[in-house]
Amino acid sequence: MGMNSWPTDISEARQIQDALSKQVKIIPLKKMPELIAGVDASIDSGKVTAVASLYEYSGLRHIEDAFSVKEVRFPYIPGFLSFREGETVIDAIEKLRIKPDIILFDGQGIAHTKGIGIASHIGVILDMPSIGCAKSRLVGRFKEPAAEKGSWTYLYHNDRRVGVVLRTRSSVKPIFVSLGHRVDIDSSIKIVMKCVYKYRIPEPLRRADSLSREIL
DNA sequence: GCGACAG
DNA sequence: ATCTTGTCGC
Repeated sequence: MGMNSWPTDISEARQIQDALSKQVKIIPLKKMPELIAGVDASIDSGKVTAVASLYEYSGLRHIEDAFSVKEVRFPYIPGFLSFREGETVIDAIEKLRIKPDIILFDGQGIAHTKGIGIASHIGVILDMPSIGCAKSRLVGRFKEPAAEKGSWTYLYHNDRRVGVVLRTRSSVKPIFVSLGHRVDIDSSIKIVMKCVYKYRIPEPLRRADSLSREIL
């Protein structure tokens, strides 16, 4: 799995990003998902705790949760987040008894310096459709979206549309939705909005986030 | 050299 | 990410 693909230093991490970035595929999502998972991680005293929460897409019904705890092996460096949480996040996803059709990540997809943020990185490794949902910007240019819920503007980076800045709640700071792997922008917007109940962050990610701290 | 900088 | 109470606004 991730034996030769988990680096200890930055130069090694860069090589992995260069290799994996070529494998990211931005193509139309084949079918709307029936099952969707949100994954997030928390850090505490040298440990990474990752949680994967599975939901039924239509109706947003919770189905199951899985988690994993591992030693921190990499520091947090902007642009290299996946090397800090990736290993644990993958383990949590693989512990789900039922496999999701698509995964939501707390971070960027291709809206990344090297075009391979955590959503794209893990999407490629697992070869599964994925979407990045970050609370703030890493790279890219954009116009502020209108104040109404559902409004969005494109996020551009290197003359490419890498995602959108999406207002999930009226008059509340927008989130940065970016293409992960095997998805397109229209599907990403539709899927993320469908997962929003009454808060800014999509439910699968909110649950994974709160559970990951609870497990600490 | 300076500022920016997912979690 | 994490440290942390009350408080302003819809």
